[in-house]
Amino acid sequence: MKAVTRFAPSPTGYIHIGNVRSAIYPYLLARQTEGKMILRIEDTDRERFVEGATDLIEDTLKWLGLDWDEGPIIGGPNGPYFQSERKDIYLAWAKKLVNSGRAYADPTPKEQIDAYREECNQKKIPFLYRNFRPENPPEWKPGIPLRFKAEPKDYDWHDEVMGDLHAGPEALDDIIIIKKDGFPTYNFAHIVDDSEMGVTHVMRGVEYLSSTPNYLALYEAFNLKRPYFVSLPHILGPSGNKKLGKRDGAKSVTEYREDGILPEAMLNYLACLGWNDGSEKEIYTKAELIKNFSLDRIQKSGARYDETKLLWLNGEWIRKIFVEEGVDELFKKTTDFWPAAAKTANEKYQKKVLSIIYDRLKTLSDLKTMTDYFFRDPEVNVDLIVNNKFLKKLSEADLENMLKVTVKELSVLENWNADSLQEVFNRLLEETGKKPAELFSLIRLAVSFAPFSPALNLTLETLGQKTTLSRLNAVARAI
RNA sequence: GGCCUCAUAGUAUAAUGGUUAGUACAACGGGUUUUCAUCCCGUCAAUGUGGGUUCAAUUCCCGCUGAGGUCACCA
Repeated sequence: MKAVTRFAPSPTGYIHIGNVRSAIYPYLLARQTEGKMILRIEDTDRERFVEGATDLIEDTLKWLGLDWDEGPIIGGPNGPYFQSERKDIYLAWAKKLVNSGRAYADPTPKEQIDAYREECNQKKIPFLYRNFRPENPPEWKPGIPLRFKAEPKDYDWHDEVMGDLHAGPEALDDIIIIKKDGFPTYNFAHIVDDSEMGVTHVMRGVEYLSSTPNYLALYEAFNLKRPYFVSLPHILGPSGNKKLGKRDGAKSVTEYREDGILPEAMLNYLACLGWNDGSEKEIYTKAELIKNFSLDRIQKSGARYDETKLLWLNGEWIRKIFVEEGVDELFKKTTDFWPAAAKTANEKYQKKVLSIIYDRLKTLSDLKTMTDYFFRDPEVNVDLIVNNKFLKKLSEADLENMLKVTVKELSVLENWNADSLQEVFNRLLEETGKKPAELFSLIRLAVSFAPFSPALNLTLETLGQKTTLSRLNAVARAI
């Protein structure tokens, strides 16, 4: 069956990792079944509307590689895709309910409703508005909220994730479907839109589970076929068990882009947080996710967001891209992450650096701190050498001599490459009688003054003979 | 408080009415001529609790506990 799914966010700000999964799963299902993915902007709450949020949403989806078939800018046969532009449609549907006696205008002031609620709380009985229906509702006209008239009864339904569900009449109430300002509520609008747009699978967070009976009543009142319901469990914060939200500091998805996380890794991580295909596979490409995805293997319980695992996965992806697609492909993704000093370097040299450092990267932004010395001379810091755990036992004369011998050997080396450098190192070890840890630490620090670096022969090969020798000499002078 | 949902190591998960309860991340230890990382090897670590059904329960049923959601003119 071709699934028509949708991602229907409110333009209230950025998309964070706590809610982007309700875009990923609908996408995977739509692509797997060769159906359609719709982007719909639910902007009926004018109070919370944030300018530019729609762009943010689209940007996030594009970055993750999630494309859609119908939506605000690209349009489609069932537009418009901003709910605020669909007012007439909702009003027409609402009138049907008014005409069939299933909706009534409710002039009751907010204070009065609050009083009813308070009364119930005090009596410790559930607050159901249908017990307080106004006796003679006026004719419905703009400025008066419209309520659905519930018919309390039992409902049974099936959820693709949660299984068979049931709710009693106490779950049914007279929900507001059109607000005072003439805009529909989510509860009403999404049903109208999903129906008009031909959505087959309603995929959303579990928080809508408890209102589903009211939705079922609405489908019934309109004589609509029920869609498939897919309730997605929440992503929880790392420490507490709370649903991950902006208030808990949930970062926007695109913030991770700036932190050097690859979209492939992010998609992989989020898709597999709360879903697996039953195998022991950990790394999934988008194509593999589309192929293997299935609704019945979505977890029922919420999963904690664990950034450590995301970082690990990102490292895996960096290596995967390098190994499978080559340095050029990886390089394309690193553009924004090089240190300032690399700006003037040529591309070939940058790629050379990338190819010896890539397996140490957890994020692309590690490039900034890890490769600086490849692009400019580091500041000579003798303390770093003198206090090094392998070198502090050696005398200054020792260090000086080691440097001298090294410079001598390296300056006459004719074929400056990794293999011949390794031969020189082996010869130097014999000549000086020092341990590898001592000689190599000294040379490594002298050319980089970095806490870590790639294999020594590769590092020197990349830096080149001239730079290597000038740095070694600079250190020899300083000691 | 009412209603609804969920429950395997620290985390994400696999599996089965009978297994030494598997895998990955993390942690810890070890190996690869320095470091950091990769890679490899190893260690630690789980079926929330109490009943019931059964020859046998982590798996099926019930209570409890714990966690989450919802009870808006927000979505």
